Amino acid sequence: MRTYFHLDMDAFFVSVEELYDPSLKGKPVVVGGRPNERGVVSAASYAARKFGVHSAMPLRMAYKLCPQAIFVDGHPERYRDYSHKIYGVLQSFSPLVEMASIDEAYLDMTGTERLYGPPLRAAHLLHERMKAETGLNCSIGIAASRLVAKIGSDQAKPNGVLWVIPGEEPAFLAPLDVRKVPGVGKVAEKQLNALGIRKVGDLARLDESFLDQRFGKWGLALAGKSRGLDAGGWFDTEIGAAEGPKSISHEHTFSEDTTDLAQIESTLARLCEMVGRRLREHRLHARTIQLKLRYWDFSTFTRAHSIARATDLDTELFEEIRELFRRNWKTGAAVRLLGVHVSSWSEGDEQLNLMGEEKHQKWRQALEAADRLRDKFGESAVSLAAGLRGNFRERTHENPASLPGKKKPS
DNA sequence: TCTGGGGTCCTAGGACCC
DNA sequence: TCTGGGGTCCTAGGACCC
Repeated sequence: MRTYFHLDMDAFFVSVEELYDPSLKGKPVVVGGRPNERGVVSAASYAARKFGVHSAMPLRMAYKLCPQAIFVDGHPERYRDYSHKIYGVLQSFSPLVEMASIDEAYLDMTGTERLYGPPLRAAHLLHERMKAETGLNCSIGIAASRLVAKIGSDQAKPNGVLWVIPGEEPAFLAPLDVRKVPGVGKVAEKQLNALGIRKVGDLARLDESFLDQRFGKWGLALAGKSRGLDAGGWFDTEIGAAEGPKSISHEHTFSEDTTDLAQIESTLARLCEMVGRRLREHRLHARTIQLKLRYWDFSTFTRAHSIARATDLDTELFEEIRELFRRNWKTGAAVRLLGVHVSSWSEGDEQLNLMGEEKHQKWRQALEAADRLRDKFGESAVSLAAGLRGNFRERTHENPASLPGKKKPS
Protein backbone atom coordinates (compact mmCIF):
# COMPACT_ATOMS: atom_id res chain seq x y z
CA MET A 1 0.00 0.00 0.00
CA ARG A 2 1.42 3.34 -1.02
CA THR A 3 0.57 6.90 0.04
CA TYR A 4 0.49 9.67 -2.54
CA PHE A 5 -0.05 13.40 -2.18
CA HIS A 6 -1.27 15.55 -5.02
CA LEU A 7 -0.64 19.21 -4.35
CA ASP A 8 -2.29 21.86 -6.49
CA MET A 9 -1.88 25.62 -6.09
CA ASP A 10 -5.09 27.64 -5.70
CA ALA A 11 -5.74 30.12 -8.54
CA PHE A 12 -1.99 30.06 -9.12
CA PHE A 13 -1.46 32.85 -11.67
CA VAL A 14 -3.89 35.15 -9.87
CA SER A 15 -2.28 34.47 -6.50
CA VAL A 16 1.18 35.27 -7.84
CA GLU A 17 -0.12 38.53 -9.31
CA GLU A 18 -1.59 39.38 -5.91
CA LEU A 19 1.84 39.01 -4.33
CA TYR A 20 3.14 41.65 -6.75
CA ASP A 21 0.08 43.87 -6.32
CA PRO A 22 -1.73 43.26 -3.00
CA SER A 23 -4.49 45.68 -3.99
CA LEU A 24 -5.84 42.88 -6.22
CA LYS A 25 -6.70 40.74 -3.21
CA GLY A 26 -10.31 39.72 -2.88
CA LYS A 27 -11.29 41.43 -6.13
CA PRO A 28 -12.48 39.84 -9.36
CA VAL A 29 -9.24 39.43 -11.32
CA VAL A 30 -8.74 37.94 -14.77
CA VAL A 31 -5.24 37.00 -15.93
CA GLY A 32 -4.67 36.67 -19.67
CA GLY A 33 -4.88 40.10 -21.29
CA ARG A 34 -7.21 43.01 -22.00
CA PRO A 35 -10.87 42.30 -22.67
CA ASN A 36 -10.68 43.68 -26.21
CA GLU A 37 -7.73 41.46 -27.15
CA ARG A 38 -7.69 38.15 -28.95
CA GLY A 39 -7.09 35.60 -26.27
CA VAL A 40 -8.54 33.56 -23.46
CA VAL A 41 -8.59 33.63 -19.68
CA SER A 42 -5.49 31.98 -18.20
CA ALA A 43 -6.78 32.20 -14.66
CA ALA A 44 -9.62 33.87 -12.76
CA SER A 45 -9.80 34.79 -9.08
CA TYR A 46 -12.50 33.16 -6.99
CA ALA A 47 -14.34 36.49 -6.91
CA ALA A 48 -14.40 36.51 -10.73
CA ARG A 49 -15.46 32.87 -10.89
CA LYS A 50 -18.65 33.80 -9.05
CA PHE A 51 -19.68 35.61 -12.23
CA GLY A 52 -19.13 32.50 -14.33
CA VAL A 53 -15.65 33.45 -15.54
CA HIS A 54 -13.30 30.50 -15.91
CA SER A 55 -10.04 29.65 -17.62
CA ALA A 56 -9.98 29.02 -21.40
CA MET A 57 -12.94 31.38 -21.84
CA PRO A 58 -12.46 34.15 -24.46
CA LEU A 59 -11.48 37.42 -22.78
CA ARG A 60 -14.35 39.22 -24.49
CA MET A 61 -16.81 36.85 -22.91
CA ALA A 62 -15.22 37.26 -19.49
CA TYR A 63 -15.72 40.99 -19.91
CA LYS A 64 -19.40 40.51 -20.78
CA LEU A 65 -19.90 38.40 -17.67
CA CYS A 66 -17.87 40.58 -15.33
CA PRO A 67 -17.06 44.05 -16.70
CA GLN A 68 -15.88 45.27 -13.31
CA ALA A 69 -13.10 42.65 -13.22
CA ILE A 70 -9.48 43.77 -13.29
CA PHE A 71 -7.82 42.38 -16.40
CA VAL A 72 -4.07 41.84 -16.13
CA ASP A 73 -1.45 40.45 -18.49
CA GLY A 74 0.16 37.15 -17.59
CA HIS A 75 3.82 37.07 -16.50
CA PRO A 76 5.22 33.62 -17.39
CA GLU A 77 8.64 34.37 -15.83
CA ARG A 78 7.00 35.12 -12.48
CA TYR A 79 5.07 31.86 -12.61
CA ARG A 80 8.19 29.90 -13.52
CA ASP A 81 10.05 31.51 -10.61
CA TYR A 82 7.31 30.59 -8.16
CA SER A 83 7.07 27.11 -9.64
CA HIS A 84 10.76 26.64 -8.78
CA LYS A 85 10.14 27.93 -5.26
CA ILE A 86 7.28 25.47 -4.86
CA TYR A 87 9.49 22.65 -6.07
CA GLY A 88 12.11 23.69 -3.53
CA VAL A 89 9.64 23.51 -0.65
CA LEU A 90 8.40 20.11 -1.80
CA GLN A 91 11.90 18.71 -2.19
CA SER A 92 12.87 19.80 1.29
CA PHE A 93 9.80 17.91 2.47
CA SER A 94 10.18 14.65 0.59
CA PRO A 95 12.66 13.38 -2.00
CA LEU A 96 10.11 11.71 -4.27
CA VAL A 97 8.55 14.72 -6.01
CA GLU A 98 7.35 15.17 -9.54
CA MET A 99 6.01 18.43 -10.92
CA ALA A 100 3.08 17.52 -13.17
CA SER A 101 2.70 21.07 -14.48
CA ILE A 102 3.75 24.57 -13.49
CA ASP A 103 1.50 24.56 -10.40
CA GLU A 104 0.91 20.97 -9.34
CA ALA A 105 2.99 18.09 -8.07
CA TYR A 106 2.82 14.50 -6.92
CA LEU A 107 4.68 13.26 -3.85
CA ASP A 108 5.25 9.65 -2.95
CA MET A 109 4.87 9.83 0.84
CA THR A 110 5.00 6.08 1.42
CA GLY A 111 6.85 5.25 4.64
CA THR A 112 7.22 8.81 5.91
CA GLU A 113 5.08 8.27 9.00
CA ARG A 114 8.01 8.14 11.40
CA LEU A 115 9.14 11.51 10.11
CA TYR A 116 5.81 13.35 9.80
CA GLY A 117 3.19 11.21 11.52
CA PRO A 118 -0.04 10.12 9.84
CA PRO A 119 -0.89 11.45 6.34
CA LEU A 120 -3.30 14.20 7.42
CA ARG A 121 -0.80 15.63 9.85
CA ALA A 122 1.95 15.52 7.23
CA ALA A 123 -0.30 17.26 4.71
CA HIS A 124 -1.19 20.06 7.11
CA LEU A 125 2.48 20.54 7.88
CA LEU A 126 3.29 20.78 4.18
CA HIS A 127 0.36 23.11 3.62
CA GLU A 128 1.58 25.48 6.33
CA ARG A 129 5.14 25.35 5.12
CA MET A 130 4.06 26.15 1.56
CA LYS A 131 2.14 29.20 2.75
CA ALA A 132 4.99 30.37 4.98
CA GLU A 133 7.69 30.05 2.33
CA THR A 134 5.84 31.16 -0.81
CA GLY A 135 2.87 33.16 0.48
CA LEU A 136 0.60 30.96 -1.65
CA ASN A 137 -2.34 28.73 -0.83
CA CYS A 138 -2.58 25.20 -2.10
CA SER A 139 -4.84 22.18 -1.79
CA ILE A 140 -3.69 18.65 -1.12
CA GLY A 141 -5.29 15.30 -1.92
CA ILE A 142 -4.07 12.15 -0.19
CA ALA A 143 -4.78 8.64 -1.44
CA ALA A 144 -3.35 5.23 -2.23
CA SER A 145 -3.32 6.03 -5.95
CA ARG A 146 -2.11 9.05 -7.84
CA LEU A 147 -5.42 9.35 -9.65
CA VAL A 148 -7.53 9.52 -6.49
CA ALA A 149 -5.04 11.92 -4.88
CA LYS A 150 -5.50 14.23 -7.88
CA ILE A 151 -9.28 14.08 -7.77
CA GLY A 152 -9.01 14.57 -4.01
CA SER A 153 -7.02 17.80 -4.26
CA ASP A 154 -9.64 19.15 -6.66
CA GLN A 155 -12.43 18.33 -4.22
CA ALA A 156 -10.41 19.93 -1.39
CA LYS A 157 -10.24 23.33 -3.14
CA PRO A 158 -9.81 26.01 -2.13
CA ASN A 159 -7.10 25.87 0.50
CA GLY A 160 -8.00 22.44 1.84
CA VAL A 161 -6.69 18.99 2.55
CA LEU A 162 -8.59 15.81 1.78
CA TRP A 163 -7.64 12.24 2.61
CA VAL A 164 -9.42 9.38 0.88
CA ILE A 165 -8.94 6.51 3.32
CA PRO A 166 -7.88 3.30 1.57
CA GLY A 167 -10.97 1.22 0.90
CA GLU A 168 -13.22 4.28 0.69
CA GLU A 169 -12.38 5.03 -2.96
CA PRO A 170 -15.64 3.71 -4.44
CA ALA A 171 -17.75 5.72 -2.01
CA PHE A 172 -15.70 8.84 -2.66
CA LEU A 173 -15.76 8.54 -6.46
CA ALA A 174 -19.29 7.25 -7.09
CA PRO A 175 -21.22 10.55 -6.71
CA LEU A 176 -18.79 12.63 -8.81
CA ASP A 177 -19.57 13.68 -12.40
CA VAL A 178 -17.60 11.71 -14.99
CA ARG A 179 -16.05 15.04 -16.04
CA LYS A 180 -14.06 15.00 -12.79
CA VAL A 181 -12.02 12.06 -14.05
CA PRO A 182 -8.76 13.28 -15.58
CA GLY A 183 -8.86 12.46 -19.29
CA VAL A 184 -12.61 12.94 -19.62
CA GLY A 185 -13.14 16.24 -21.38
CA LYS A 186 -16.07 17.92 -23.06
CA VAL A 187 -16.32 15.44 -25.94
CA ALA A 188 -16.02 12.27 -23.87
CA GLU A 189 -18.46 13.66 -21.32
CA LYS A 190 -21.04 14.15 -24.04
CA GLN A 191 -20.53 10.66 -25.42
CA LEU A 192 -20.82 9.12 -21.96
CA ASN A 193 -23.89 11.16 -21.08
CA ALA A 194 -25.53 10.02 -24.31
CA LEU A 195 -25.13 6.48 -23.01
CA GLY A 196 -26.80 7.48 -19.75
CA ILE A 197 -23.49 7.52 -17.90
CA ARG A 198 -23.26 10.65 -15.75
CA LYS A 199 -21.52 9.72 -12.51
CA VAL A 200 -18.30 7.85 -11.83
CA GLY A 201 -20.47 5.29 -10.03
CA ASP A 202 -22.32 4.63 -13.30
CA LEU A 203 -18.97 3.91 -14.92
CA ALA A 204 -17.79 1.62 -12.16
CA ARG A 205 -20.96 -0.45 -12.43
CA LEU A 206 -20.39 -1.16 -16.14
CA ASP A 207 -18.69 -4.23 -17.45
CA GLU A 208 -15.11 -3.48 -18.47
CA SER A 209 -15.64 -5.23 -21.80
CA PHE A 210 -18.39 -2.76 -22.67
CA LEU A 211 -16.05 0.23 -22.34
CA ASP A 212 -13.30 -1.71 -24.07
CA GLN A 213 -15.47 -2.44 -27.09
CA ARG A 214 -16.97 1.02 -27.22
CA PHE A 215 -13.87 3.12 -26.60
CA GLY A 216 -10.88 0.82 -27.04
CA LYS A 217 -7.73 1.34 -25.02
CA TRP A 218 -9.03 4.62 -23.65
CA GLY A 219 -12.23 2.94 -22.44
CA LEU A 220 -10.31 0.22 -20.67
CA ALA A 221 -8.21 2.81 -18.86
CA LEU A 222 -11.40 4.65 -17.95
CA ALA A 223 -12.85 1.50 -16.38
CA GLY A 224 -9.77 1.33 -14.16
CA LYS A 225 -9.99 5.01 -13.26
CA SER A 226 -13.63 4.68 -12.24
CA ARG A 227 -12.40 2.19 -9.62
CA GLY A 228 -9.66 4.52 -8.45
CA LEU A 229 -6.80 2.61 -10.06
CA ASP A 230 -3.66 4.03 -11.65
CA ALA A 231 -3.32 0.86 -13.75
CA GLY A 232 -2.32 1.50 -17.35
CA GLY A 233 -1.63 4.89 -18.87
CA TRP A 234 0.01 7.99 -17.50
CA PHE A 235 -0.79 7.59 -13.80
CA ASP A 236 0.90 4.20 -13.80
CA THR A 237 4.45 5.60 -13.67
CA GLU A 238 7.03 6.06 -10.95
CA ILE A 239 7.19 9.43 -9.25
CA GLY A 240 10.29 11.31 -10.28
CA ALA A 241 10.86 9.29 -13.47
CA ALA A 242 10.28 12.36 -15.63
CA GLU A 243 12.68 12.81 -18.56
CA GLY A 244 13.20 15.72 -20.91
CA PRO A 245 10.60 17.17 -23.28
CA LYS A 246 9.33 15.13 -26.25
CA SER A 247 8.57 18.16 -28.36
CA ILE A 248 9.24 21.90 -28.39
CA SER A 249 6.99 24.46 -30.03
CA HIS A 250 6.19 28.13 -30.25
CA GLU A 251 3.21 29.73 -31.92
CA HIS A 252 1.80 33.19 -32.42
CA THR A 253 -1.67 34.52 -33.08
CA PHE A 254 -1.66 37.84 -34.90
CA SER A 255 -3.63 40.65 -33.36
CA GLU A 256 -5.15 40.98 -36.83
CA ASP A 257 -5.20 38.36 -39.58
CA THR A 258 -2.55 39.00 -42.21
CA THR A 259 -1.70 38.23 -45.84
CA ASP A 260 1.57 40.18 -45.75
CA LEU A 261 4.29 37.72 -46.75
CA ALA A 262 7.06 39.82 -45.19
CA GLN A 263 5.25 39.89 -41.87
CA ILE A 264 4.49 36.17 -42.10
CA GLU A 265 8.06 35.17 -42.87
CA SER A 266 9.58 37.39 -40.21
CA THR A 267 7.21 35.86 -37.68
CA LEU A 268 8.23 32.37 -38.80
CA ALA A 269 11.87 33.42 -38.43
CA ARG A 270 11.25 34.64 -34.90
CA LEU A 271 9.44 31.43 -33.95
CA CYS A 272 12.33 29.37 -35.38
CA GLU A 273 14.76 31.38 -33.27
CA MET A 274 12.76 30.71 -30.12
CA VAL A 275 12.54 26.99 -30.91
CA GLY A 276 16.23 26.79 -31.84
CA ARG A 277 17.21 28.43 -28.63
CA ARG A 278 15.24 25.96 -26.54
CA LEU A 279 16.78 23.07 -28.51
CA ARG A 280 20.28 24.30 -27.67
CA GLU A 281 19.29 24.88 -24.04
CA HIS A 282 18.20 21.26 -23.76
CA ARG A 283 21.08 20.03 -25.94
CA LEU A 284 18.62 18.43 -28.34
CA HIS A 285 18.58 18.02 -32.11
CA ALA A 286 15.29 17.62 -33.91
CA ARG A 287 14.57 15.50 -36.97
CA THR A 288 10.92 16.41 -37.51
CA ILE A 289 9.89 20.00 -38.15
CA GLN A 290 6.24 20.97 -38.28
CA LEU A 291 4.47 24.10 -39.45
CA LYS A 292 1.09 25.05 -38.01
CA LEU A 293 -1.16 27.30 -40.04
CA ARG A 294 -4.47 28.71 -38.90
CA TYR A 295 -6.54 30.82 -41.29
CA TRP A 296 -8.99 33.65 -40.65
CA ASP A 297 -11.88 31.13 -40.38
CA PHE A 298 -10.04 29.15 -37.69
CA SER A 299 -9.44 26.21 -40.03
CA THR A 300 -6.13 24.74 -38.93
CA PHE A 301 -3.51 22.67 -40.76
CA THR A 302 -0.23 21.11 -39.80
CA ARG A 303 2.46 20.09 -42.29
CA ALA A 304 5.56 18.21 -41.20
CA HIS A 305 8.83 17.18 -42.76
CA SER A 306 11.50 14.89 -41.34
CA ILE A 307 15.05 15.68 -42.29
CA ALA A 308 17.93 13.22 -42.64
CA ARG A 309 20.22 15.00 -40.20
CA ALA A 310 18.83 16.46 -37.00
CA THR A 311 19.42 20.13 -36.27
CA ASP A 312 19.40 22.73 -33.52
CA LEU A 313 20.09 25.69 -35.78
CA ASP A 314 17.59 28.52 -36.32
CA THR A 315 18.65 28.90 -39.93
CA GLU A 316 18.04 25.27 -40.84
CA LEU A 317 14.71 25.26 -39.04
CA PHE A 318 13.72 28.39 -40.93
CA GLU A 319 14.69 26.93 -44.31
CA GLU A 320 12.43 23.95 -43.70
CA ILE A 321 9.59 25.99 -42.27
CA ARG A 322 9.66 28.53 -45.08
CA GLU A 323 9.55 25.74 -47.64
CA LEU A 324 6.62 24.10 -45.82
CA PHE A 325 4.83 27.42 -45.71
CA ARG A 326 5.40 28.24 -49.38
CA ARG A 327 4.21 24.82 -50.45
CA ASN A 328 1.05 24.89 -48.35
CA TRP A 329 -0.19 28.43 -47.95
CA LYS A 330 -3.43 29.04 -49.85
CA THR A 331 -1.99 32.16 -51.35
CA GLY A 332 -3.87 35.24 -50.29
CA ALA A 333 -5.83 33.53 -47.51
CA ALA A 334 -5.54 35.60 -44.34
CA VAL A 335 -3.43 33.94 -41.67
CA ARG A 336 -4.50 34.04 -38.03
CA LEU A 337 -1.83 31.89 -36.41
CA LEU A 338 1.60 30.48 -37.21
CA GLY A 339 3.39 27.78 -35.26
CA VAL A 340 6.73 25.97 -35.34
CA HIS A 341 6.94 22.57 -33.68
CA VAL A 342 9.90 20.18 -33.52
CA SER A 343 10.22 16.58 -32.28
CA SER A 344 12.03 13.27 -32.88
CA TRP A 345 15.31 13.90 -31.13
CA SER A 346 18.44 12.22 -32.26
CA GLU A 347 21.48 12.11 -30.02
CA GLY A 348 23.34 15.39 -30.02
CA ASP A 349 26.62 13.48 -30.28
CA GLU A 350 25.87 12.46 -33.83
CA GLN A 351 26.49 16.05 -34.68
CA LEU A 352 30.03 15.86 -33.35
CA ASN A 353 30.99 13.42 -36.05
CA LEU A 354 29.96 15.89 -38.71
CA MET A 355 31.65 18.82 -37.14
CA GLY A 356 34.12 19.11 -39.97
CA GLU A 357 31.69 21.42 -41.68
CA GLU A 358 32.84 24.87 -40.80
CA LYS A 359 29.62 26.55 -41.75
CA HIS A 360 27.71 24.68 -39.06
CA GLN A 361 30.27 25.38 -36.43
CA LYS A 362 30.22 29.07 -37.19
CA TRP A 363 26.47 29.23 -37.02
CA ARG A 364 26.40 27.37 -33.75
CA GLN A 365 28.97 29.69 -32.22
CA ALA A 366 27.11 32.75 -33.43
CA LEU A 367 23.80 31.45 -32.13
CA GLU A 368 25.20 30.51 -28.77
CA ALA A 369 26.63 33.99 -28.46
CA ALA A 370 23.19 35.36 -29.32
CA ASP A 371 21.62 33.10 -26.68
CA ARG A 372 23.94 34.60 -24.07
CA LEU A 373 23.02 38.12 -25.17
CA ARG A 374 19.36 37.27 -24.83
CA ASP A 375 20.05 35.93 -21.32
CA LYS A 376 21.50 39.32 -20.45
CA PHE A 377 19.37 41.80 -22.32
CA GLY A 378 16.10 40.02 -23.05
CA GLU A 379 14.49 38.26 -25.96
CA SER A 380 14.43 41.17 -28.36
CA ALA A 381 18.17 41.89 -28.07
CA VAL A 382 19.17 39.78 -31.06
CA SER A 383 17.31 38.53 -34.08
CA LEU A 384 17.78 37.19 -37.58
CA ALA A 385 17.60 40.10 -39.99
CA ALA A 386 14.36 38.79 -41.43
CA GLY A 387 12.81 38.77 -37.99
CA LEU A 388 13.56 42.35 -37.15
CA ARG A 389 10.86 44.36 -38.84
CA GLY A 390 7.99 42.09 -37.98
CA ASN A 391 9.19 41.95 -34.43
CA PHE A 392 8.90 45.65 -33.96
CA ARG A 393 5.55 45.81 -35.61
CA GLU A 394 4.11 43.09 -33.42
CA ARG A 395 5.63 44.49 -30.26
CA THR A 396 4.18 47.93 -30.77
CA HIS A 397 0.79 46.48 -31.45
CA GLU A 398 0.67 43.90 -28.78
CA ASN A 399 2.67 45.02 -25.81
CA PRO A 400 0.13 47.03 -23.86
CA ALA A 401 2.83 48.18 -21.44
CA SER A 402 4.09 50.42 -24.22
CA LEU A 403 0.69 52.01 -24.68
CA PRO A 404 0.28 54.64 -21.98
CA GLY A 405 -3.07 55.25 -20.36
CA LYS A 406 -4.43 51.76 -20.99
CA LYS A 407 -3.69 50.16 -17.66
CA LYS A 408 -7.27 49.29 -16.79
CA PRO A 409 -10.16 48.52 -19.11
CA SER A 410 -12.70 50.44 -17.08
C1' DT B 1 -18.23 35.86 -26.87
C1' DC B 2 -15.41 34.13 -30.69
C1' DT B 3 -11.96 31.19 -29.72
C1' DG B 4 -3.79 31.57 -26.31
C1' DG B 5 0.21 28.87 -25.87
C1' DG B 6 2.86 24.92 -24.48
C1' DG B 7 2.60 20.35 -23.98
C1' DT B 8 1.13 14.74 -24.00
C1' DC B 9 -1.04 10.76 -25.86
C1' DC B 10 -3.79 8.21 -29.24
C1' DT B 11 -5.56 6.80 -33.84
C1' DA B 12 -5.27 5.78 -38.53
C1' DG B 13 -3.65 5.29 -43.23
C1' DG B 14 0.11 4.66 -46.39
C1' DA B 15 4.92 3.47 -47.47
C1' DC B 16 8.22 0.25 -47.05
C1' DC B 17 10.50 -3.94 -45.52
C1' DC B 18 10.99 -8.84 -44.51
C1' DT C 1 -3.99 -14.87 -60.17
C1' DC C 2 -5.79 -11.27 -56.92
C1' DT C 3 -3.87 -10.92 -52.48
C1' DG C 4 -0.46 -12.57 -45.80
C1' DG C 5 1.08 -10.80 -41.81
C1' DG C 6 3.95 -8.21 -38.75
C1' DG C 7 6.83 -4.27 -37.75
C1' DT C 8 8.31 0.46 -38.14
C1' DC C 9 8.36 5.07 -39.79
C1' DC C 10 6.04 9.12 -41.40
C1' DT C 11 2.28 12.29 -41.51
C1' DA C 12 -2.24 14.57 -40.05
C1' DG C 13 -5.59 15.35 -36.90
C1' DG C 14 -7.94 15.44 -32.53
C1' DA C 15 -8.90 15.10 -27.42
C1' DC C 16 -7.20 16.57 -23.38
C1' DC C 17 -4.44 19.04 -19.61
C1' DC C 18 -2.80 23.32 -17.28
